[in-house]
Amino acid sequence: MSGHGGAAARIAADLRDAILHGEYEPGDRVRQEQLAEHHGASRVPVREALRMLEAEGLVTLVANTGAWVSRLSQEECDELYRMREQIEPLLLRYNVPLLGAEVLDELDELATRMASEQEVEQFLRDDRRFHALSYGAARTSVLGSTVEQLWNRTQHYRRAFLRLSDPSADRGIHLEHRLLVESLRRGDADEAGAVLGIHVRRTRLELAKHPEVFAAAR
Amino acid sequence: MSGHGGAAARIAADLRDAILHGEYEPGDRVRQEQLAEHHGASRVPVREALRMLEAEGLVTLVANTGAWVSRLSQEECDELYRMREQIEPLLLRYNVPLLGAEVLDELDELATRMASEQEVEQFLRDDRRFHALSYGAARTSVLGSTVEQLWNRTQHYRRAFLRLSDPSADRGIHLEHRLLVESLRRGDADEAGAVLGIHVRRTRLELAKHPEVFAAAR
DNA sequence: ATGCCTTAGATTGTATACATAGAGTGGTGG
DNA sequence: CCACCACTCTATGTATACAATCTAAGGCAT
Repeated sequence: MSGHGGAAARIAADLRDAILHGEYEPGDRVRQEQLAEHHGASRVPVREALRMLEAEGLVTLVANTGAWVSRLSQEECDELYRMREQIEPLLLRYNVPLLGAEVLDELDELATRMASEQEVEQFLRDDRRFHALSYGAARTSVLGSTVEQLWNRTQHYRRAFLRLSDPSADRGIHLEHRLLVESLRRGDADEAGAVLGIHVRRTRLELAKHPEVFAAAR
Repeated sequence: MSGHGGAAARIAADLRDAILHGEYEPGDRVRQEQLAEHHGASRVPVREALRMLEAEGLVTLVANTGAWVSRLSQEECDELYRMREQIEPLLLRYNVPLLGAEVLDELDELATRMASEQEVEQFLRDDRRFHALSYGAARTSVLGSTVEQLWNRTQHYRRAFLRLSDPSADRGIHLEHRLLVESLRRGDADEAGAVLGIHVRRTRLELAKHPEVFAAAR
């Protein structure tokens, strides 16, 4: 059965999306046979998909025992945010000269919409699109994929944090988004990088105020 | 056949070491059956190992076609070094308070030995051990494993660069190592981080002077 | 001679079958 | 009542067999 070439990649992509969309939670067990059946495939490509997601940090495999959706301690999440703080301004600088008028306009739109967004899921999508857009379409670079992985690994905890309160409540976030777009419009890479660094840093500190997000359930 | 649980992990570790030791070069093809036979296993765990190394950036897989040892363009290598420049000082800061007298002494030893080392392979080992040691034994942190992957992906090009000239020729490297150890001895995290950043940056610039290292052979 | 199509070989991709280690269960002795 | 052990069952790990795809060589027409 199965179409052409790449069941493993397809399963990995689906499982990755499912985890990022919150259909799984950290600590949830991932059973090979169940996944295989769900995709109409055997366990062989499922195992390959799990190895891929393991290397991305989304899944944790224990030999002869099983696979679980990765859980982060507060310290690990903090580390990931510190990495983002160092790396994302670097990526942004690469893309400042490449930003066109249409992209800048969409960034404006997204910033405006987020400022009054109530729904967590929509906010998550918009925020992610906002930053991804600012990093350009250059998905090929090793830097871009590293940043994407940092976002993926912390996605669940961002969602859990946002659920604690109204996403539009924190005015600082929206102010920073505005400042960022403005710097980008002027093509000021230094200032844009600085604002972004502050933005990520503040997010990290806000997250640190809510250790209950990292409480081990089940 | 095969012992207990973990042929895939063992094969991945072996292949990773082989690539890092230079037994393979970027662009070399990796055949599944050949690897399987070499390890007395079937192709199933081999494929899992390849997926793992693919996610680490050491191997490039093309569907229905094959696997090759990853090759970096000069631009990609430059990106990886810029990431190192941002991230490694961060990791170092984590470990400054944890450094004991024995470790500092070994760092001194390594710095001394490297300053007069002629052999490329020995220099590579010592340099890597020097920095890994300064980052402490904390292999568990997500930051530590990220840094390790950055080193792994650029290892081949470091070797190729060193082969162009006497490793002990560049006095700047050894001076920076000395300065680093001295800062660490004083427990001055800020200065140590700054020196390390400069160290990585200078290495990147030196590497940029030798584009022939990235010339696509075969 | 050159370019394209056909075909044979090799290599990858996946399903199935079997081997093996873990987790839980019931029973027994203390 | 609790700790411990044998056993069963479930899920994982791997080898084998088969299907699909890519590559390269050779023939044919232009």
